[in-house]
Amino acid sequence: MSRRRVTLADVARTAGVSSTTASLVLSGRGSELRISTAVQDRVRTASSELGYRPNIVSIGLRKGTTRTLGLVSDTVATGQMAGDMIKGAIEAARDLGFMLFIGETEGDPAIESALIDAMQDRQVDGIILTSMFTRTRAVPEALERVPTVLLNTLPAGPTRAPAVVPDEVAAGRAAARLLIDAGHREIHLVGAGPGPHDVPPDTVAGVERLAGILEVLEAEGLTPASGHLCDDWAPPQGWAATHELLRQHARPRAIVCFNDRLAFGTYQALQEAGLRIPQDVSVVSFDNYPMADWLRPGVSSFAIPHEELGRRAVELLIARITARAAGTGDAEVPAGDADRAEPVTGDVHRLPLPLRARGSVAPA
Amino acid sequence: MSRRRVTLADVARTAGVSSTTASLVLSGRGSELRISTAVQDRVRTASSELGYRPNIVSIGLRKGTTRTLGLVSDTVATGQMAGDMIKGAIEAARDLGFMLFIGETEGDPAIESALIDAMQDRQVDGIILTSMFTRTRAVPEALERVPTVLLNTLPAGPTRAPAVVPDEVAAGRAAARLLIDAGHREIHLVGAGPGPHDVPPDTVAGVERLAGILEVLEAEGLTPASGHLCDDWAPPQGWAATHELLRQHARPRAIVCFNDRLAFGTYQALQEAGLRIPQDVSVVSFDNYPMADWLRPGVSSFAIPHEELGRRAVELLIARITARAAGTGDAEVPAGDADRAEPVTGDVHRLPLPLRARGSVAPA
DNA sequence: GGTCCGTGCTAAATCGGCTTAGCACCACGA
DNA sequence: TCGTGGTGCTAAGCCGATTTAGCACGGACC
Repeated sequence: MSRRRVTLADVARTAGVSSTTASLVLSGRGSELRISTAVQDRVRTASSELGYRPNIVSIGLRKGTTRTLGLVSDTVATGQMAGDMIKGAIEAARDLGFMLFIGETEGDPAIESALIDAMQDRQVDGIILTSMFTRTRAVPEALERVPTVLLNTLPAGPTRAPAVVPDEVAAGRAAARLLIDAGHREIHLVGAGPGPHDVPPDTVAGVERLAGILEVLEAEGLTPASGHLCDDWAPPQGWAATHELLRQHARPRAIVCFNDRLAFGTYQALQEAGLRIPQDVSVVSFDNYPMADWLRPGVSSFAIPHEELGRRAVELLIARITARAAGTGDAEVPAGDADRAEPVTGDVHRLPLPLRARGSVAPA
Repeated sequence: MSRRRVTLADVARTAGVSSTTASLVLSGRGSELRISTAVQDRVRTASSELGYRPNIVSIGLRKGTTRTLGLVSDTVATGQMAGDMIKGAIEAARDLGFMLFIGETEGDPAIESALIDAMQDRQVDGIILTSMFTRTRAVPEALERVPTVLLNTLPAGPTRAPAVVPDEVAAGRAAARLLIDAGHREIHLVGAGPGPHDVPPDTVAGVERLAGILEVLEAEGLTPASGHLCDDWAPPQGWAATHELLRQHARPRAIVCFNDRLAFGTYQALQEAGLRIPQDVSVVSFDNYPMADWLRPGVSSFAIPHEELGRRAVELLIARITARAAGTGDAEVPAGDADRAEPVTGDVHRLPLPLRARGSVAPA
């Protein structure tokens, strides 16, 4: 058993033809170029008998394409989100015959730039720039020359890269609508509000969820019964905010928590106060962390479609790559000065957050 | 601004030398091969002025090495584990100048084999085979010819690949020891036990944690006060098992939960029964999920060192790769028949699970 | 004057596939 | 007999680096 890989030359030799012929046959251009069926069969037989697989590195050198994508993330370890988003990306890539490099920058621009270089050195066909919490950022110069897609990230300036993000405004609207449709008119907010600017810094999710909620309330002629800005959206803050809420309003009837971890704290505080969910208080939340299912009763939560986000980003990216390869892509800067920077702002794809209804909401 | 990458030939032309010379200088063999310092300076200046970066694809073709590793996982989305383990792997790879392909098989052998092929096609220098929960499995034939490391996985048969796994037996011992040292003699188990074979199928963690616990109890002349095998280690099962436990023993004093999700259920059941932690009952657990910190009081939990596991696997793999490249590696099958399958079982590296002490354990 | 040697650099092959240009052969018509 | 054109296949260059083999030059020595 040979240690060496089987090369095209081996196949050609076995089939008794030149490697040119073997290449043509195996790339499906045999008939087009009038290679006889007898020879085509010989080549294909030899190829499968030897277990030939083309060396993608070689193709990469010749054609400049490697069927490989790079995913640059700020951090990989933030909760479930990361895993699911990356899972979606990996699956989509695999389905389309691509492999995925994953890199993380820890938020350090120097690492980011080194990472992008390292990926370019390996001739990736495109790059996904992602963040583990939705945010706005500038797209590095180096990426304007490569097919790029932003994932869970909005561009700070003009760029040709499209973005894929969760539709948080719609989710905010839906959350408010859910409680209002259940007959609630007095709605408390835990995590942000009551004013439209009362949000933790740099959280797109905070701004947009709040905007959606306020929009619906306003349409009903309402304002939040109370709002409690939390600097961090974790259980202790949820507990403290709810505790404070209960001090001001002894009997709240409906609470929107800005994420499930806050809701966890809210549950603890409500339980300690002897209030039952949902009989006394309805609670709705966002993110749909696994935890949402573990609480009793489970929290009705709007699920960030992580996997779908990752998948969409890869599909978009590969579509751009193939379009570019076909010459119809946006890479074809209209004849003339190739330097005429013409950064059309890329599309923004917003994916819905479906409601995972559990038992935490009851009619007023 | 040119669209094309800067190549070695560009550097050579700018410096007025041959590309051979440029290559020698930049690879640090200039002095060794008596290139004058003047020329060396010219080359280096040209290189940095042009922003030259070697094309790794080309190097891959020529040398067969790509400074790239592949990580093949059964699934990426299982909880926090995946993220942290992959994070550790990615960081270690980056620190050592490697990039990482990530692929997931969903447990399908066909996908697994396709994935390994796809990585080999891209000339990866080595492969990490990993599972998101510790388990035992056979190593695919195809991997015996590539530097391979098993991560969170034990080999079912003989193989030359080393394995990196958490030291669950030691953690089991430590958990039992923790309670005994606090004065407890009556210890209940939630998740597995009381007999050494009462574990969910295919869980290495279950078998080993239990073995460690029983070993220490036995040394003290004890057996578990009770044991409750759960088919799935999730909160509802933890709740049910604890409920059952309370039916049999009204006032348990110490419980070992086999993971934090079970502990979550145990907390709920104990609270419902009006028992306080740790005043009435001490609880200790494993995994150190983020949740362990959110419960009140936090659960003292033995942390699986995910990040460290991932990091170690990469470091081991790269060490093997460089050893092999240097000719001192195990790849050098002793002269003679290269086929003499000589599968020395690789080393098993067991990493400790440090205790994250919180407030859930009190003296008896 | 010719040979030998050390110095300092380069030509050319190589890795494995794709791709352009073109060759050898045969049949047919003038 | 000689083109002419179609058929079926191949030689050779290329991608961008590494690496082997060796060239040109000048000085020392016999």
